[in-house]
Amino acid sequence: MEVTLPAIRAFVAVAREGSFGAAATSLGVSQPTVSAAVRRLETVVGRPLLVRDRDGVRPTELGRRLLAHAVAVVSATDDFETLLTGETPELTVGFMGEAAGPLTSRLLAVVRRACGGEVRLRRFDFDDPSCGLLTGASDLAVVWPPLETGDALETRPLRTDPRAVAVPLGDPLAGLAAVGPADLAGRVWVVPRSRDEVWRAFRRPGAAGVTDVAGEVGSDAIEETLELVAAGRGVALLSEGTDEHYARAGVVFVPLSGGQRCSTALAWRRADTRPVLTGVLRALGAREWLPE
Amino acid sequence: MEVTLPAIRAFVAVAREGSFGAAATSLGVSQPTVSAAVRRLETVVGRPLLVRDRDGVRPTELGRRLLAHAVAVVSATDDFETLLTGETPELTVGFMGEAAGPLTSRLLAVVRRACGGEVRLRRFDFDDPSCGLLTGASDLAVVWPPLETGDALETRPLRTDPRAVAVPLGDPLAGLAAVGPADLAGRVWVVPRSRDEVWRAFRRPGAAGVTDVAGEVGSDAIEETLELVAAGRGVALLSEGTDEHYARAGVVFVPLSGGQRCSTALAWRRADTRPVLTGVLRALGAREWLPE
DNA sequence: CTATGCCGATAGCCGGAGGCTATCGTTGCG
DNA sequence: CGCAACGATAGCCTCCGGCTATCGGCATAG
Repeated sequence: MEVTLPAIRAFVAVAREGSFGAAATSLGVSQPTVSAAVRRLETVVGRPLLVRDRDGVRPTELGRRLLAHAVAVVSATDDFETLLTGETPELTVGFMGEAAGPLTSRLLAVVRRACGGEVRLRRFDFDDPSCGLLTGASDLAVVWPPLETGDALETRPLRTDPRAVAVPLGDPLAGLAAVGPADLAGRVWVVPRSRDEVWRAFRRPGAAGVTDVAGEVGSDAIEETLELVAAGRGVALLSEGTDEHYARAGVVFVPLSGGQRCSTALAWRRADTRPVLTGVLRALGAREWLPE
Repeated sequence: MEVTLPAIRAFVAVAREGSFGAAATSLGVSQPTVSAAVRRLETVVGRPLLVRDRDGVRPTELGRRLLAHAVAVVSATDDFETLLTGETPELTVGFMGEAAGPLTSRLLAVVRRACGGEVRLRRFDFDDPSCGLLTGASDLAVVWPPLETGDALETRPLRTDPRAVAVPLGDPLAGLAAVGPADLAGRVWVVPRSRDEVWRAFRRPGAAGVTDVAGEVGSDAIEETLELVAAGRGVALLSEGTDEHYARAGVVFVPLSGGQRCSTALAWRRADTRPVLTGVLRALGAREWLPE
């Protein structure tokens, strides 16, 4: 039994679409093919990766841990094939993190319809807050403001979530309904290594700022952050929306008091005036595609 | 015709080993299997990726461009499979760049023999000068000193190469036998984005320092650096050894006068005292395996 | 000049991955 | 109760990716 590329693709697609059928459509193959691919993968592991129950399919704890790496494989392969065949995708969409979830899949559906040509998906970690927009690695991205990019990029808000603090299971804070600066004093924090505007603002005195920080641990990706939190290495400043897609046993999200919210936004290069992009942006302007 | 994982693996192995037979051995498959895999890949592209001539196999211009991405695919897949099967590799060896060449393959052979268990290869870009040693992503690495890591890492020199400047074909400097600071005044430089100790030293007045710099362009990887140089976006400070494995049409390497050399070194965590590592280091102590 | 060996390509074979269509079992809902 | 949705199963075909055996080109040794 072998771990093959189509099987990994199928796994990622199912996790993203939340359905075997939808995954099959998005991959351009039949539904039984997707079922078989995922089953093969699960046979290799010996444990289930996806839970099929009423109301869709969700990854298991193990599946969620594997997902980020699976996306990396698919992304690297797509890159390779693009160079190999010389076909440049019409549009590349960048996402922070693994980009699994309803927002991603809905947005992609709209983009694919509006674009016509091939649309590529690319994952980015904390090391590039612009999700490849500045380097040209992507043309359109779902980013987490604020971005310190001057006026090179244009953004349009998509959604906002309450801020939350991720703490390990069993932490004294884990049971609270909400936490404030006083509760967070003397903590070690897991901090995005290369993206600390939000963090710096958080440490500023006043408002919800927490100044009593015992230490910082760097992290390059969401998954790593949650691993570190679960391991008790520190707590992290995230959003409640993160919990939806990255929920992980051993990590509890506690809302931050004070009503602070953090946003997710669409971004693109102001200088990019290609009809492809403007067309897609127009299609995305109608907000019906947004989940909820 | 499909781009499959084993085909990419075969391509990478042949490029690294410089021979179909050796690649087959290192992959644990037969030689015809490797031949067929590479041929399939070349059929997809429509152009040759590897040149077979007397004295070994070398990638073509196109092959070299694809190699870095192919390595990324293999690396991501290995990561994924490691998590999937739960088998942790005995030892992970980190390399800066694509790590194709005799040094890599010889070193790996010695490590594999001395280690016994599974040995993983992992590529790193400029964003991590320690090649994953500090984060635990690797246990042993081929790095480019100097490293600003305090005394966390121990290093052992492997080889030194003359420094050279990469300039685009057709540049006035391209024909010279050697260049000095005076020749390099007023240039735009392509600089590793996150690894500029060497660069800063280079800009210091005196010695071979060049102070008259017109601008800087950031780069995250060797391949990107050479792309930028070939495109005329700037010139880059590299080593003559780089030319051996990354030779690229459109880029000429001109030696730097003054006899400056840059070194390649083996590095590991000082705190890592596992028998696996010490055994491998002892095996690598006998220098017979070094190329040339 | 021939013999020998090295190395990659070719031929012919087989098992399994991965695709399809058709159909069944469950489950939720009108 | 019947229908629709969705995933699993069954049966079939193609081609990838592995093997062994062998051929062809090109060194180098005798």
